Amino acid sequence: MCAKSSLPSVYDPGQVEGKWYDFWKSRGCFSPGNDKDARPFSIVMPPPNVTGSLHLGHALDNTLQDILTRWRRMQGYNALWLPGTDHAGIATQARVEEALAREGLSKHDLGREKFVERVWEWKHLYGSRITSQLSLMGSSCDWSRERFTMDEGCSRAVREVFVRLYEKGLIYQGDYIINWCPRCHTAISDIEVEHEESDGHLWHIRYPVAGEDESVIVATTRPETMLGDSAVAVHPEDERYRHLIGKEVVLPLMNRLIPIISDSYVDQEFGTGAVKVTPAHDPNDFDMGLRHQLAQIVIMDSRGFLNENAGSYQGLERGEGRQAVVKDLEDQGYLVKIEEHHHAVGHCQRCDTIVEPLISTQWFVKMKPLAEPAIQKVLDGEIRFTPERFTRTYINWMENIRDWCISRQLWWGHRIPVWYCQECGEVICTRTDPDHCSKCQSSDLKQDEDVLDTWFSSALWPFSTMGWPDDSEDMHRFYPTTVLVTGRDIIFFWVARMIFSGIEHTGQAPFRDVNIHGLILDALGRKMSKSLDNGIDPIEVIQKYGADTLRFSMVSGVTPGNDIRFHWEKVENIRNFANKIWNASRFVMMNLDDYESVQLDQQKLPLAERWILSRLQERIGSVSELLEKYEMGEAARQLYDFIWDEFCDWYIELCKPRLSASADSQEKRLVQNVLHRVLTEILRLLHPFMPFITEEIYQNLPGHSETIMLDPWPIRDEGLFWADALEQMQQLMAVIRSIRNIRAEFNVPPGSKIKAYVAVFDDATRAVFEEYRNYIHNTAGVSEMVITAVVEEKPDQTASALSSWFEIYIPLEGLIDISRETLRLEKELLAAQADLEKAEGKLNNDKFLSRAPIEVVEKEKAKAEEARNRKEGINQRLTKLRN
RNA sequence: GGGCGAUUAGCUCAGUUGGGAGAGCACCUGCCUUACAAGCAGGGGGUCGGCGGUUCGAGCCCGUCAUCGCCCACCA
Repeated sequence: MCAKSSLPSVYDPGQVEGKWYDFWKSRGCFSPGNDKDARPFSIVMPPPNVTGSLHLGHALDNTLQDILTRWRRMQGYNALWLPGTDHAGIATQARVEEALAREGLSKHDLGREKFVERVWEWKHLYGSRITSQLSLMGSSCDWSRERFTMDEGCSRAVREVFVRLYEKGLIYQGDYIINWCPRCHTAISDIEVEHEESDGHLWHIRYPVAGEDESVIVATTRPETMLGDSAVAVHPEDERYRHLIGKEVVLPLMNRLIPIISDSYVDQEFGTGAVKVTPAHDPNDFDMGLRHQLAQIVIMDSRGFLNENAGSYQGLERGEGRQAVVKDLEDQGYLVKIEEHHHAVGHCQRCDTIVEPLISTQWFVKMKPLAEPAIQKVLDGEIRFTPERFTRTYINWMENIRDWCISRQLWWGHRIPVWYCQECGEVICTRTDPDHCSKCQSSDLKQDEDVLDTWFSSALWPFSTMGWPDDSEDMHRFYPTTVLVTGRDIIFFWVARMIFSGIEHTGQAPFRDVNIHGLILDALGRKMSKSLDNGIDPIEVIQKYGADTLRFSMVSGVTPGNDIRFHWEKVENIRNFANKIWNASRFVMMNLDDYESVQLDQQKLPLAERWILSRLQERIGSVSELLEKYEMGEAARQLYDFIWDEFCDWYIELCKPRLSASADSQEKRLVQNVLHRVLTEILRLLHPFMPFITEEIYQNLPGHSETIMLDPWPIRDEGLFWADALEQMQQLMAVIRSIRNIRAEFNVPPGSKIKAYVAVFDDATRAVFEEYRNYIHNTAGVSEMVITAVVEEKPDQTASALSSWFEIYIPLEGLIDISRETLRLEKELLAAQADLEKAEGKLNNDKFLSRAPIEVVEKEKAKAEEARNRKEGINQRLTKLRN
């Protein structure tokens, strides 16, 4: 069917990738099948930021998911990979605000409604970028089920969940200390604060005790907060201060009287042992304030400027305020000293602004009741983390979890479904928008201004996308999902929250397995980030090298859960691998002109064929097992080695002479069939990793089906496995390598054929060598070979190679250099001697003989025997040379 | 202050039930051998971070130390 020699010798992914993606999509290959008996397999894609663009981390994440999905689909599962995007509240709002700023506008100029409309426009404009990028990567996700966290269905799920939790008392509103980002202008949750170590100062400030000559010196890292102090605290057992407890100090600059209290929270060792207490601006002080009924004095506004409670400092930005406070303290003699101090400062995850702890009215989710079952399910093994070590990460975090601040002072997001009656103050939380107060019937209702944390909706993703809270068909078919694949950076943000949400609202863990992968780092091992500008666009990699190459480079040889450095050199290596496959396939196709299919398992196959088929069975087994264990990196590496080393470098080379015009026609047919069979199976095994090139080649092979994508995944066939073929081939390969080595060592010109004497001591092995002597002729450049049982004649001017079961002599008249050959043999003698000593050392150890397994002892005996024979042979040879 | 990961060839990294130290790149030698020079054949190079322990046997298991990285943490 094909004279394929016209195919170009360099694979060009740009020519084929788009074609096949459209082909699959138009045929509905990405949607799960409807086979009633087939098992379900489902993954929900971690939704990328809808207005963002994909980075290499997404490339890794999606490649892993696609590998699993394509593999299970080929195995006959009803496989669903559900794609979608996230509205990404803070990030998206910030970008639209930036765009507005370039027009000289702020969101307030537009007003809430117009602004949100504007964000939707932005979403429609950029939302398709993600899907096109995913398509370019070859992602076989079901676009007909694509979802968005703010679409109607997901929003309904959010509403339902909020109301349920509210009704159960698991959502509450209250004034607590939270993390405030003055730039994003919103509260953020604890995990959205990133602590960065930095060099700061410890200011020691003297607070005069009222009516006494004494002073108390406090130490602080944030002197400006003293304006809101409502006490000074010391440890109850601290002898230095015991007499002052109950007295008051005069707060410098503010001239307020504040009490000296005792609290065992205070560490006597740190600083001066006396701590200023600012309940409104420090979490610890907040707690202490509650214990001692202290005033909560908020001194800062939402933009981080000092407010009316800061007295004369009102209007200063917090940094300026600090300078002013320090200067005045110094001028007025209250500043005792300034120490260098290294400590961690909280920064906003989104914008890196220093976070301000302050008291604010916010909504929270009560975590303890949700966390307990979420821990238990994991402990019970109903959810399994791979790699296993992430279980502990998860459990530790869950056990120490604090209530989740879910309200955000943003406009883009799910609005909190709570209304306040302006008449009677009733708080109303319902599934449908209320039009009157349930208590006083007033229609003067006002909805809460805040929106929910983006992660609140992401937490519901595995079931909100499946139609929940309806009793939908997809919920029945695909929930709980099979596996969640994601980076270890969002275990807390997302994985943990999906787990407790799934359990709470559906009664089931949302997935069976959690497969955690590492992060993609740059070549220097740094995290890719915008500020470093070291990010690499996966599309750039695709344009230069193709999607298959990108995918395979992301996963091959990667250890589960560990970070991966990105190197263009590796990408090039994989590109070469793709080209290798391409050319090997070209070779196969060029030799299938007169291809006729035969039943392989009913043939007497030559050794090379039995060998490659056996190796193929082993690979089918191991790759399948590795995928079961989510070890995609090792699976990819094994395929690489098998295809390049064994299929290309050995098997195809052994095929060549047997495909020529002069070859035996029956053997040729068998070779053609095995080539076709092995290549087809290789393509199937490789398809989940490299979908495009495998389809392109497959479609050019005789006897192909509609698409390789829906072909069955190979299963190990014992009828095509011969253990003895593996051993026999290994022996032939060893001899071939030895002869090649001698040729290279003595610079035998590549074109010149040589004569070889091969003594094979074992009768059965010798028979194999006789039968397949042409393998040696063809691959080692041997024109004449004498195979014997013992070494008979030992011609002069020969090079030799020796082992326990064979000896090779190669006459090299004129090429041989006695001194050089002597040197070479002496080196080998040393190696033989070392091997012998090592083996004998073990065998002389009684404990080894008595305690090691019998097969290990036997193996060691064989090694000793082998080394002894080899040594003896080399010695004889050397003696002869020296005479 | 806790926890986790890493430490293997010049570089980047594999090595999963403890019994042979490996790959890619780089390097050296020879080859445009009719699938592929993005290739082929051959070669050099590592006391598997240090020390101790378990074991007949440790890159792999245990302890400890060192260096690097990451995560968590309310000592002002």
